[in-house]
Amino acid sequence: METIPRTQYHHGDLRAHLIETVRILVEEKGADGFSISEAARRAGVSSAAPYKHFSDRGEIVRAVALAGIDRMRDQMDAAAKAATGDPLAPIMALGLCYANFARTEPGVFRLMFGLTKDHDEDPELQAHGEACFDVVKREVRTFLGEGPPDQEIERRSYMLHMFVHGHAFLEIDGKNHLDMSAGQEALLMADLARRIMQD
Amino acid sequence: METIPRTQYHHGDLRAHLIETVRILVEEKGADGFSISEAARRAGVSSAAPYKHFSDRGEIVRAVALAGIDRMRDQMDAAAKAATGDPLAPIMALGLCYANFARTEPGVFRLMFGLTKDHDEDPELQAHGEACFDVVKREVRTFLGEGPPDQEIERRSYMLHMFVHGHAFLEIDGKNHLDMSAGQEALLMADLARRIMQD
DNA sequence: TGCCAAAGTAAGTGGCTATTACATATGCCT
DNA sequence: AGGCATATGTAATAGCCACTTACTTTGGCA
Repeated sequence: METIPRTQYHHGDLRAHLIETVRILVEEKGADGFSISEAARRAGVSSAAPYKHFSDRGEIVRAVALAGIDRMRDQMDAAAKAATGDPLAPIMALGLCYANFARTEPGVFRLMFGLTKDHDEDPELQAHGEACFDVVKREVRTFLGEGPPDQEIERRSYMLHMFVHGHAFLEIDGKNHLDMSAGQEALLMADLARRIMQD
Repeated sequence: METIPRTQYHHGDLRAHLIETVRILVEEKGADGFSISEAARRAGVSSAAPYKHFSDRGEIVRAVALAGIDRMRDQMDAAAKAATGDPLAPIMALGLCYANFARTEPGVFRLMFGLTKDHDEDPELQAHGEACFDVVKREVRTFLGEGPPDQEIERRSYMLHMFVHGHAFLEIDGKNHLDMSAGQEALLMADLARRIMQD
């Protein structure tokens, strides 16, 4: 990431560059151990420059989290659509996708959930998170058919979210007591998806 | 919390007092928005005093997290032992206890899981966390009887942990899409406990 | 071409973590 | 009881960070 001082006075697209640099820093130093100053340094601009594009540190963090949510949603959407064979396959694929995202980008994953204070009151984060959940509901609806009411779809989707969300966090916190291989994880997911979707 | 300057030169038990003050600050200002300086100020000591009892900020945070883990373990143990009637009652009680702890002390709950970098490499945190999980395993063993091997107990216990841990975090992050009452939460817990423990 | 808004800089404020050198109290040993 | 080692406090300070202010450079457009 360009630590070299740039030749132009204007950066070009500092805003996007900062978001990407902070994303990398978050993974390198942990969700709490990075600084905007360092991101500016890496981008080759002064420590005041970021504040031309963001009102404060929190707004940068939010932007990184938001980009993460969108990235995860795209991956979930693709994974669900690519899954074939078993009718439960798309739902299992969603769970594995969720856990893999957490393992691949643990720093951003933490940012997406609750690291920033009052993050749950931000309507934009809320809306993009909802778009992720919509993918889950879509697949649950496909699996259960047109019979059950929306309320039941919500309920099953939330059950799926509960366990996969817990699993993702326990994984990146090193608290998965079953230290399992990818194959064993897939089996566990399949077992749980079946238990939740049946009846 | 004693903002009043004290009369004695020595505080008495600054170490314990700091842990308690930081606990309160964490709940007031969020898991990221507090400072050791402010805790020292509230305890009525200089900003250097904490470093006579803790090597660095991280060690204070760890102590707060550790105390939180122990507190939750005690609550879980008591809740499981108090639950009667349905054989699933102790397991449900554990789940509700977990979620209630997260709602009551969201700041400490976040500290207990992953807010501090490298927290998963600390053997003391790991051991005390394991003691919590032992309570779960004990109740799962009681429910399933002596038949199943330890591995199966671990597996069921982890399944329970997955979903209750996810639920706790989604709750405090305002992402429970089913905004439900305590009664509905209990019903959901019962449903999931049954799905996970059956067969 | 000239001017304005956008996007950068340098310097400074105040808060935080942590260290150092020094002050004071406590307990223990004789 | 006296005296010293140690534990526990303070003041002062360094270095980093978030953020602000006043100033400078640049690019686009009337």
